[in-house]
Amino acid sequence: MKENGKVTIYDISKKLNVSAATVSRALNNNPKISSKTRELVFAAAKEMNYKQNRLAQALKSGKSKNVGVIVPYINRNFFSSIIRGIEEELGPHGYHVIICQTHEQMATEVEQVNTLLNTQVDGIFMSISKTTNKTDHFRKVLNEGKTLIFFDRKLDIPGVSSVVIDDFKAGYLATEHLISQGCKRIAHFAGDLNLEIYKNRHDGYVNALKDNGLKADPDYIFTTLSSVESGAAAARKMWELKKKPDAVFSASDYTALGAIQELRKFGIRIPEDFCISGFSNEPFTKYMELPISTIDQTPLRMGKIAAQVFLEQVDSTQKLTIEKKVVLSPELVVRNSSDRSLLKVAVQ
Amino acid sequence: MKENGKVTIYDISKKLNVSAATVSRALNNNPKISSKTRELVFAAAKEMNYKQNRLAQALKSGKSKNVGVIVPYINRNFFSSIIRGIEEELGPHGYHVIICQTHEQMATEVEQVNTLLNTQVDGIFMSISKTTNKTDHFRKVLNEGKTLIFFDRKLDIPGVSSVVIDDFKAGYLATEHLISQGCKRIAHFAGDLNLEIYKNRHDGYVNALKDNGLKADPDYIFTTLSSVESGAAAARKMWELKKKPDAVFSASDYTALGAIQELRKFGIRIPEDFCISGFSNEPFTKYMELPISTIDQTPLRMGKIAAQVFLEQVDSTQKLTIEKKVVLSPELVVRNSSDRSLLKVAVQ
DNA sequence: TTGTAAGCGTTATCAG
DNA sequence: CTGATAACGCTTACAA
Repeated sequence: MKENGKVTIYDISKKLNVSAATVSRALNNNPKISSKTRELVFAAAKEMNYKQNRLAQALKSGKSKNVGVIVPYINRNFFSSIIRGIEEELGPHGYHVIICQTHEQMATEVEQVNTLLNTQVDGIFMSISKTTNKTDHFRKVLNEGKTLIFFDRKLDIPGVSSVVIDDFKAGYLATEHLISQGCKRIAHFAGDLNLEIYKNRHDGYVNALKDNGLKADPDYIFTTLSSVESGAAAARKMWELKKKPDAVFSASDYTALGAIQELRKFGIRIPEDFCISGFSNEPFTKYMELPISTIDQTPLRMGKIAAQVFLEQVDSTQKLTIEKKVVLSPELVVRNSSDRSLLKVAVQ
Repeated sequence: MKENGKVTIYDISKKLNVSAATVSRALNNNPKISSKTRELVFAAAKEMNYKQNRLAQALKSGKSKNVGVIVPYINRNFFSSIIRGIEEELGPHGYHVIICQTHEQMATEVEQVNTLLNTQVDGIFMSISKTTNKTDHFRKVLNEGKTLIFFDRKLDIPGVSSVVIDDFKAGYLATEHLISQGCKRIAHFAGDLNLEIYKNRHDGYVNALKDNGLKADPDYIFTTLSSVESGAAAARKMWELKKKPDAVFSASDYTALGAIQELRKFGIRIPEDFCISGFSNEPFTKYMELPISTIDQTPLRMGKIAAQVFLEQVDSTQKLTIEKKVVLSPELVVRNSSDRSLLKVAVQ
């Protein structure tokens, strides 16, 4: 064994008195090679502890077998689950995943895209940051012939595939559920409405109200950041209204939690007096003493599907870009924070 | 601009009628180059939208500027925070992070190490899986001259640096805290004692008891997995004892949560009748209506320090391997699940 | 200060 | 079926 473990096909070729080309062919299971030579090569390779140098291979082939994933934050359950999905699906195909986070800054996002590109990734998966308002860096990815796939937070760019959930439906489902629990004055803690996902959740909410003969009151809509503090603040503002709501559909689990904590201080009973639903199925929602109803975005599935779309596109022999838009169905998870069915039984 | 964005130094050299070597030198700020040429090259590079091909560079230099991180699970807050710390520290130095998970399987771990090695990473950060009982794959990393760094879950291998927290101290601190709250019969929900970290937490617990004149009762030690269900089961078993404990130091936040849920069913008041402390400062512990006391392992810091150790070693001109063992201090986070100080005031 | 040429480890093309 | 050779894009002795 050589000192530093750098065994190359040349070392094997010397040992076997064949050419490096032959070794390469044998290793790659090229059909036009005698089975004797192949076996000889494999044996020698194993014995000498040969490992292919993926860097050289990548340089030669133009395919690095690396992909980049860019997300706002890596330590959000939603995003880390998506990454896990991508990794599980792509790993068996020999791909590695390089992870970057933008902290919601477009400048960082642009930089990450650039570094990933000169690292020669074969494709980029991304969820755009809140502040992204340009598309030059996305077009550059396409210009370099790399596959670009958006998940969850997307922009509509020709040639770019995307995997998202139906946020409209999610908002609709959650709101309809609150209505079914007897709530009449349903508020909404919205996210940044410039982001498509939050806009859609909002629209789903509004439509569910209308379809059920309820009026959407602008006073009932509060813009929030996705944090406990922001949720608490919104709850306080909400409670200053003359006509107080009897439910809230929150576009984030964190704001839902903040609201619950704040409303409890006011002596409000949940779900008796007030129902609430969050969004994202963050792990903590399940663990609370009052488990929080929420929307599951099935991030693992989202990641796996995004990876499948990538695999389809990256190997496509055709030159034309296929564009695939996948929309997943969200799943409503009903928990105690909005479930009055058990209560009714008790009352009867 | 060329079609596919593949602008090389040759394209620049042709345009400027200089050699590729000159372009390379200019781009790398090699001192022996005239400032005129340098500027010319930079201007042309920008104009032609040239981007260095890191693959070629890596092949030439033997440094890929990629590192691998191997963890049991990526979607545990503790691990994703460490990864974030590594990424934040290494990013500015031009490194990319490739993430792998083992799902606690040694076979997967070995495989991951091998693929990372032939991807030519410059170093590997890892937390070993529960089932790891061989060290061949670690030695291979060292044989290939790559830097290996353990964090949290380590093995003692000559030449390998590690960054861990003082789990003994953590166990000691938590137990001592429970004692300070007046608890006399303190149980322990242990993890797999074959893993150093859990062994140390256990030992810290035992020593704190002894140092405070309490006896460590073997009946009070329950082996658990890190899950809510396992914690609930342990709590049930614990409550079958004649002499019931009045506190538990749990080596996991999940088991602590399971115990709380179960004990509440028995009508136990926490912290009045029973105190409990978890481990890891998982996000949910803070959000509970009864916030759970826990140990913060400062994972972000752990990741950053691991990265710093890597940077020191990877650039070390000396051939000899430096071995650095960093032990961080854990931080006890006291919350309601074990804080009787407020109660006492109320009682007085 | 700049150019020439070799080489990093592979694979593809073209002969034989 | 196998071998020689060029090429992927970059860096770096060695020359000039």
